Amino acid sequence: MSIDVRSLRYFVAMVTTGSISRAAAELHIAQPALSLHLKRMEAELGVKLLERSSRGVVATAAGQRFLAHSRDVLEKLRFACEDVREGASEPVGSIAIGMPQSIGMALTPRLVRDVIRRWPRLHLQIVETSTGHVPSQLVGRTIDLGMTFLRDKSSGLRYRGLVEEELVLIGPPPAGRHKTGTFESRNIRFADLADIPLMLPSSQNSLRQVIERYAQQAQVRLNVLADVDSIPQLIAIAGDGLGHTILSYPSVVDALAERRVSAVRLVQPRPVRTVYLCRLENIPATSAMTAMEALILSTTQELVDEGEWPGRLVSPIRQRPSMKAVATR
Amino acid sequence: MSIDVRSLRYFVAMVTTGSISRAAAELHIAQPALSLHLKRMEAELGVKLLERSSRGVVATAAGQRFLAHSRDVLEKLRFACEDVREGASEPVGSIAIGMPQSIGMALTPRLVRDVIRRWPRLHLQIVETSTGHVPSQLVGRTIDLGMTFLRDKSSGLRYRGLVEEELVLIGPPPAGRHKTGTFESRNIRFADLADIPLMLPSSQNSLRQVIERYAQQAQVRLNVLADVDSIPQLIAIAGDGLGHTILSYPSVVDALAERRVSAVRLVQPRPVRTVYLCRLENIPATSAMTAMEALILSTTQELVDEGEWPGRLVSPIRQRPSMKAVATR
DNA sequence: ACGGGCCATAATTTTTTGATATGCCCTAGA
DNA sequence: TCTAGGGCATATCAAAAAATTATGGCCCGT
Repeated sequence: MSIDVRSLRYFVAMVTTGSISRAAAELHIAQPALSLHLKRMEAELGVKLLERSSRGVVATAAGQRFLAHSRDVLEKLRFACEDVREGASEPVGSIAIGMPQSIGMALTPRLVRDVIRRWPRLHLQIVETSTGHVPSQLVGRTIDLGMTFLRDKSSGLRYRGLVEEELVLIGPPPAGRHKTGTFESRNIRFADLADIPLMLPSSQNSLRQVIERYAQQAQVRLNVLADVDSIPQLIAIAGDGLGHTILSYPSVVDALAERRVSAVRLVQPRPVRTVYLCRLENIPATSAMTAMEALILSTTQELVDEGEWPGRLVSPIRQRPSMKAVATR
Repeated sequence: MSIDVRSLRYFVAMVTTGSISRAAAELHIAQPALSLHLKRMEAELGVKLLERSSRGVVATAAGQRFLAHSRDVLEKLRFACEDVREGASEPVGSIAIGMPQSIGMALTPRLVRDVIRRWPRLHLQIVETSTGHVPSQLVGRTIDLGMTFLRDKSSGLRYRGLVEEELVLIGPPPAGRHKTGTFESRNIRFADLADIPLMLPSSQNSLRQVIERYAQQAQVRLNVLADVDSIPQLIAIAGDGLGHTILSYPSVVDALAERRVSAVRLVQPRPVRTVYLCRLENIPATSAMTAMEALILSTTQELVDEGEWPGRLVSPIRQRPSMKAVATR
């Protein structure tokens, strides 16, 4: 039954060399063997794959298509073996992770440290990117894993919630002698934002999209004075009292501690943005991907537990022996 | 050398049945044969794939990963054969095409007609969708081909320009006795749009994005009174003299002919939006996809030549014997 | 017309794959 | 604890598949 990888390899060679004999020479086997393989495949498929002539062979339309498929299958198979072979346990190769600067600040150092320590043969590549680009970069295979703030449903991506970050209203620093790094005592209802002039990231930015979604939900029309696509600048602007802004709490803890700004908690609803770890579904995860996913999950938990990443863990990561599940034996 | 599809099949059976003997029974072969296959694969990969016990076998971590890869490869191979087998030429199976309503109006009837006539066994599925969703639907494999107006670079998609449609300024119908269906005699420079109150689709809409890009390029700040996400409503609004709007010329030819609106040509720059035919790259095109691509291309050319689709062909389709290249023999 | 390159077919050998028989180990149950 | 049964491993042998060698026919260019 069914066609064999060997036949595929042979077929590719026949097409690329444009001749059965030459392919035979290249493959170090006899020419009739190839003729037979070809014949069998054609019989199996019920299609003529190669047009024979006295000057060699050329692919028919079906043959051309089958060539593309063949290469695809061979590539997949090669990759499958490569991914599983080797030190049996140790993730190797390289893996690219797309992250926004804000998250990378906390996460990257630990990831790099742990990868170097545990999987020295894995090349880690951190791609600093806007979360908006993550889906297309995943699709384009520029990155293997990425962080986003929005789930784009029905897009062939698999999301895993990591952390919920609170969104807070940022304004000029407190006048009095507040404790640093805390919220103002009063809260503001989301609906009351209508009265407050805001500076926000532009609607390209997914933070803005999250905010707009809450605004819609609360039926508020936000009073946005200007679009500013830079978190540090937004903080500076808010600090100068030129307007308020809305940012995730982790983005402003430093500025808050240094009393450059003040923060007010928003309620009804209490807005959060969720950080998702994201990868292509439909393709089997490689060893490196599985390992990195687990590492990112556990590192996230560490950071949250230590208070380095002020947020709420989305799914309390079930404490399997963490890496052991990934590293065979 | 290298692992064989047969081994993959056997491996999948062993994992899914959780037992070599049971897999053997299921596959109608003897148990030792499977043991040997497994042994060879493990030797080849240098990894233990299955943990043997007196109660059967379970996949190791590496085995689980290899299982995913195996299924993937088998699936790809099955698909490859299916795509090429059969009547040798005739595209079969089903194919889904994502199209915005505006383009579908002209294109769909002919596509359906031609597909039924030439490839009766091909099931054509037209998915009416906003072009903004096309990329994610392609990635999610909801559709196989789609139309868009924007190339999202670096996203793993392959674009092919079809038609450039002119963007025109739409206003209330002409007072006098103009010839119907033509442009006003005067033109308007893009920069002068600043003075004209506009109704445009919201920035979700890719038409809006195209327009904004031109505005940015011409350094104009558009005076947008309202966002209206419906072409017919925009036409109605513009016709009532409540404001001008900018639409692609093909969207308004009917309204123009019926004198419900007037159109003014924009210049400096002369704005166009390009209609792209789009599919996933990285995966081999199936027979049906190649055939449909060719059909869409030639139908587009027909429509443009006949004036049914008022626009400029992007790449004058090189006139290979059209369908012949697709249908073997 | 002829020589050379190229593919197809046939007969034969080699390699691979599967089957049968059997042994070992682990576990469950008496 | 001893034993029976289920489950995997190994060895040997048989069958099937693949490759080789040998040969023939076709087409093209000289």
